[in-house]
Amino acid sequence: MADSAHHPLALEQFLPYRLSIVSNTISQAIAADYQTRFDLSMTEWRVMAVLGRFPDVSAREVAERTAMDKVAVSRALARLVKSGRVIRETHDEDKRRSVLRLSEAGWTIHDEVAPQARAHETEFFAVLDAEERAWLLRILEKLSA
Amino acid sequence: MADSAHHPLALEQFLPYRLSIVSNTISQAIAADYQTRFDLSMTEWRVMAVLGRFPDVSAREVAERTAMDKVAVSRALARLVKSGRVIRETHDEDKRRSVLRLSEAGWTIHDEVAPQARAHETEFFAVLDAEERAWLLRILEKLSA
DNA sequence: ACGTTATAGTTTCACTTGAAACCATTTGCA
DNA sequence: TGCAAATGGTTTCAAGTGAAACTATAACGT
Repeated sequence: MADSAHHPLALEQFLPYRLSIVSNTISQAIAADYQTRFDLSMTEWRVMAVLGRFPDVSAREVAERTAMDKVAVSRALARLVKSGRVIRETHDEDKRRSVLRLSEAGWTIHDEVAPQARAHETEFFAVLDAEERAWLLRILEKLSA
Repeated sequence: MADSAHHPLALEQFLPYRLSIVSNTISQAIAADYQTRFDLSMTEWRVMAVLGRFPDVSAREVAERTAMDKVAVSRALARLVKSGRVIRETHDEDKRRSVLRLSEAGWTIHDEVAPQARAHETEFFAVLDAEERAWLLRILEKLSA
């Protein structure tokens, strides 16, 4: 069969693929920091970030806000509670639900990691000018819908 | 400790996070297709796409072009060779290297999946107008550097 | 030529992950 | 009330993953 009969996919120009490369590269670079410094996985950090912003939510709500599945959240929480970074209580009116918030130790880590994450964000997107950043925001907005 | 002392990260506005959500959503939607129809993992498909475009390369070059690590490539290739979708020979002048290409069966699958992948790409990015797509390309280009 | 170093690729091991099954509690409704 | 369905969360199981060790071959420097 002649090659000319085929239409190979130009992976290197394929948008979903390029998006995933860029995204993974950036995420991993950021994660590398707190993974080694705080023995904190990316999923754990995401959970902590949500709890920093929305204290006293349930595990389900954490899952929703992180776009992670509930199994991942359950495991991240188990580790975070065990290491004393998150406090888990039971909801007064619904004993199935947990009520989650950062402990003092959790806040300490949060307050070190959050500015670093923001600094990384700034650094990565510094190659873009203001106009490009604005477009990127707008584009991500549309793609998420 | 008063909450006002902290500066929680607004995950939902954090660019690396939003990028990863969009990227994963798109990749998984595309993968869902060929996973069930052809029992083909995303890594396997990526390897096949590279071999469609660059026949007779080595495993190392596949790894480079897919941005996957060599272990993942090795395993994907093992499965693809076993299922008769990829032909593996040994390089004439360097017996360490393999020389890889799609078999007839491999091409058949390739020629079904590739247009579907392109269709998905078109569909996803249809929410963007031409100007936005141009910006996105340019932005990804810069972020990859 | 010969030993060191580098490279291609595979295997092993410990860890992560998601789907499905599961348990406990609550809700909806006959 | 009482029982089926829904919900919050955890556990189990099978598969996927990367780092490091390993095998085989080639390249390099003396």
